[in-house]
Amino acid sequence: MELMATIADDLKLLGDKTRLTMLALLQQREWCVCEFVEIFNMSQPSISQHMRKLKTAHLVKEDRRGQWVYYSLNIKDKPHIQAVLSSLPAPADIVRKMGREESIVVCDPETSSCAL
Amino acid sequence: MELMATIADDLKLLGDKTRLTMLALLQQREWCVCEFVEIFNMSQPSISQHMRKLKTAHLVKEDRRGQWVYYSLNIKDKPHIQAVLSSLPAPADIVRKMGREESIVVCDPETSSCAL
DNA sequence: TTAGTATATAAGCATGTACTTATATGGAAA
DNA sequence: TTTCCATATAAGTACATGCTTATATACTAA
Repeated sequence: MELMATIADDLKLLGDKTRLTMLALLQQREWCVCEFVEIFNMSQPSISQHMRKLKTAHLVKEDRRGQWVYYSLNIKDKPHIQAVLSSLPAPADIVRKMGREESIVVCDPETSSCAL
Repeated sequence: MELMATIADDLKLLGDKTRLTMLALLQQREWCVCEFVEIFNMSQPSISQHMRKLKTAHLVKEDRRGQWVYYSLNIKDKPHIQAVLSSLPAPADIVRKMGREESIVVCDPETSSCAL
């Protein structure tokens, strides 16, 4: 039953508060690394390493646009992950409770800056 | 958002092949430790330690009857766990693939033996 | 090219995990 | 009681995890 092992490995990735929240937020829209750094109030390498794990497990897709890398969900073929994410609070509610009333991070191609 | 942390901690427990399978099997019926020892082909302390984690997280209840301890699911108030378990293969299919065609472990109060 | 920004990777460290073996506890039978 | 069986706990160990700091890479703009 290596299927159970595969599912367990996926769930292990969701067994971290940061990654679980990331996936929850990605249900709403794509996010770039600099936004996650801001909203999670964590170091950039830490965020980057979490995203690498999610990407390696094929739970997210990455899309580089200019100097920014945007991540989006990639769980169409993973009902167990969908099941978990569906049972979580709505992304907007999570964002609301994460310190900022709303995400006001801007990755602006005009000014080429990622700032509040 | 400590709710997310709580859910993540629950999911962390499901992020282990053995515990995930245990919970999947417990959907079908209650199981005693000696049955798990047989079907998982693992040491008794290892099984016992997994059950303690599940019990500490209130994901299972224990019921001692004679010298045996039976465990059953306790996730009525945990929709995220229910969501995961619902997405898994049926318990009978899991058992079928675990080496024995069916569980023929017997915890027999008459002979007071737990054997095949 | 050079400088600046965004992201990724590497290495180190503290902590957590899942097993092992050995031993303790709890209950049933003699 | 003593013995046996089922289960729990303790201690040790190998490995995994999540962070940190430092550095490398990728891209943009001047």
